[in-house]
Amino acid sequence: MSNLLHPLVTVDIALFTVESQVLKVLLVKRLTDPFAGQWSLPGGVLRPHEDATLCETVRRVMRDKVRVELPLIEEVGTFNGATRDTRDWSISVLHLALLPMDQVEALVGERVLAVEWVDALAPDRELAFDHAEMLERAIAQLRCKCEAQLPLHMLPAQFTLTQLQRVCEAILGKPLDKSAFRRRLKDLHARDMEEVPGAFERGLQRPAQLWRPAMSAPM
Amino acid sequence: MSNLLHPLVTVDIALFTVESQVLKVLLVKRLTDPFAGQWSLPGGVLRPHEDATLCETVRRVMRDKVRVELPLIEEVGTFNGATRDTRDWSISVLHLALLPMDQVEALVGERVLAVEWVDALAPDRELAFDHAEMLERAIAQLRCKCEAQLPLHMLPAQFTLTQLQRVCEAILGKPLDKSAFRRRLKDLHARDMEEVPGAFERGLQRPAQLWRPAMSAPM
DNA sequence: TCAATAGTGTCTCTTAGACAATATTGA
DNA sequence: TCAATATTGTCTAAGAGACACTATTGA
Repeated sequence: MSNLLHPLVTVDIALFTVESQVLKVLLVKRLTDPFAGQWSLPGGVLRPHEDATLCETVRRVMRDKVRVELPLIEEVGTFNGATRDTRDWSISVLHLALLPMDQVEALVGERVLAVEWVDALAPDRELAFDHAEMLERAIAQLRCKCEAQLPLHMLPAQFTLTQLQRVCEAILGKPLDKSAFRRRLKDLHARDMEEVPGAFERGLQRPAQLWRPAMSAPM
Repeated sequence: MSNLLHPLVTVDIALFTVESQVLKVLLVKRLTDPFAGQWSLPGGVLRPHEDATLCETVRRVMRDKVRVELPLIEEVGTFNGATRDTRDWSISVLHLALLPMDQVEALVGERVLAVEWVDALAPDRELAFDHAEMLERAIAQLRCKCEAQLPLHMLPAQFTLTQLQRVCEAILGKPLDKSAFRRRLKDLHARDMEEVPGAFERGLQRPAQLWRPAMSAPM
């Protein structure tokens, strides 16, 4: 279905979550050529009739392929050119998305096609197309955002500050100092989250205050 | 020329320079509908036969429309959707480009169509399409880059540190402290530029050392 | 009581901004 | 000499990292 005047427009999605303190990205096994049988980031073709925006394309594709509604989608950039897809001149617009860590299981269970969460910082397989570079770019943007804002959309509806810190550490790939981390929360992010009154996480130790995103959750 | 399966793919370019210590952006007067007669950022349609990448599209469009070769082009992001262009579902990929401040005159002289440099921080006219938002995004990215790197591509081949500071100030829209600025140059950008041995800018005062970008000019 | 983690306080070192001081030219 | 700008140095305040300390639970 080559079209010489108009290129192929697709979206690809780097969907991240954190599981066992490791940053994971979702991969799918391709069913069709090119690269049939290989793994790649999930993606799909823009359908101008159905999708009002590319962001809608992302929502539709992820709904259809892995039955998930995404709380946050943002654009990373385009990967384009005459040769990156053997079929045609192609433009793929890469998007970044986050999945709350307590929804990981639900997603994998509903598999319509083979999907797998892999370690995003050390993927254990080759990726189709230029998706290895895409993954790098998406991680770079995710880290950038994480240093400036907070990955609240990756956490459960209620979470402890330690949980939040662990998620940031997994994203940034390095340990953070507890005291400095909490000081930053108070200084820069007091508006973004709030204590849940009277709600505590209990364990074998001192209970931890539960928090939730405030109305204007940034990321 | 509506095409229901494939959207219209275009590029738009926010070309910046600094003139009289003011950040300027290049606008063109549209010759054709939609928005004929209105001003907008320069742009053009992807031609898959001619352009190997979208970046090539940008080069071709700017060569054809305003007879200029651009030393630096980078992607800002896409503006897309069913309704942003009245003709069709459209994707425009916005690009940021810099023109050395000593080439401003040459460009305006060669006008094939009406072009004009306007104050980028306070444009004096309405822009077609969603180009006002595009301009905002481009400025934001330019400022981000300027805080992390140096806008060397906006300067002449040789320049003084004071000139460099003035350009940064124009981009950031605020005055910078001379001492702190130079300390940052030494600390972070020692690799990006080098003194031109024995070359000085002379005036009514102490001569100023001339500098030039090093091999690996970042921006 | 102890183990374990939550939450806070303090010290130091680095960095950025403000601003002063010195240097070097032409007139 | 002075005017003008280049270039360097110093002081201070804010922020980040390291690390120690206190607090509160279950067992």
